[in-house]
Amino acid sequence: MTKKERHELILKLITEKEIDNQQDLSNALKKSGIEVTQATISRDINDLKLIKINGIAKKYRYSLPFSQAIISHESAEILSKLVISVVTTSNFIVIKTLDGSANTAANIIDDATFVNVLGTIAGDNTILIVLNTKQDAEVVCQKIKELIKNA
Amino acid sequence: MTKKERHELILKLITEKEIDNQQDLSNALKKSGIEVTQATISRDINDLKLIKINGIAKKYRYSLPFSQAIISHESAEILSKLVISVVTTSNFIVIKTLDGSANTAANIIDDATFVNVLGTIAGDNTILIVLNTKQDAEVVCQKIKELIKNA
DNA sequence: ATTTTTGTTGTATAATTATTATGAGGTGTA
DNA sequence: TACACCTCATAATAATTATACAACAAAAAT
Repeated sequence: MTKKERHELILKLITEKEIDNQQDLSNALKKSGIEVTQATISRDINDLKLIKINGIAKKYRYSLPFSQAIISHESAEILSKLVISVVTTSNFIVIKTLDGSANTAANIIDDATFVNVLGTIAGDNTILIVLNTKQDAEVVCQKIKELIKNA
Repeated sequence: MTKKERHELILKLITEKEIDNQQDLSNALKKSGIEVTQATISRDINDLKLIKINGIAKKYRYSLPFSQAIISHESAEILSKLVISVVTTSNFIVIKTLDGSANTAANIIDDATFVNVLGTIAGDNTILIVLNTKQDAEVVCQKIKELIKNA
């Protein structure tokens, strides 16, 4: 196991789960077969420049600073082809996609790790994204539109 | 507002929500129109002999030092393994599950027949439960959490 | 083939931050 | 007055994170 691999796994873990302290992260790594101490995690966090942001269920969560949020050009391109419309209503975003593509699009959007997203549900040609507040919905909606526009 | 009333409200709040610190509790009380400082809460907690137990979404939560187990141990056990988080927003409950497990979890929850549930939609790793009111959502959310907790 | 340098880690613990408890003083009421 | 109860300020405690130091391994230099 190299440090690089560990770093990658850390990034994966913190985007998949709300992890709010280094011991939890150490435990999560352990489940993936990588065993290091909190001290090492502390250094990793520092290397990766991770920050703590507000979580949904938890008070905090580790995260990449938003500027580094990850979505590949390729993904954005696919997204732009699949998505027909993006609208908000109260604390929801409703996205219409090509028939049968809602899931693909939803996965791409999920991977973009918008931190305020409570949950995402994809049907056949519709995605419903649930957020905490109307404001969150508007912000995230805008971000999604930008992703598509810049693809 | 009497101290007794406040104590009762505190008990109500801590059973409905996962509250993990005194400031949060103070804030929650404020929303109900009762404004006291953390210092007072500290004394209330002491009066009520509340304890901190493990939460589901959060690391801790305040609780009465007893716990009433309610439903099918087997189902609850499965549920507890599948569910990652349970949160409410307006009149919805959003449940995150392990990938691919949303349907299984949704079925178990459906079987628990919460009377106020309007409908349940399961995606791949997210369940959306729609209820009549925000209050219903909070109550049912709490019940689901209890199911899991007591597993 | 040794020796030196460099980088990485764990242990132990220091530093920091978050949370809770409490002393002192004020207000209202019997 | 005596008492209950509160806030403010801050002390005490607990949780979390960072780091000094020693050990080790691998790469580089001699």
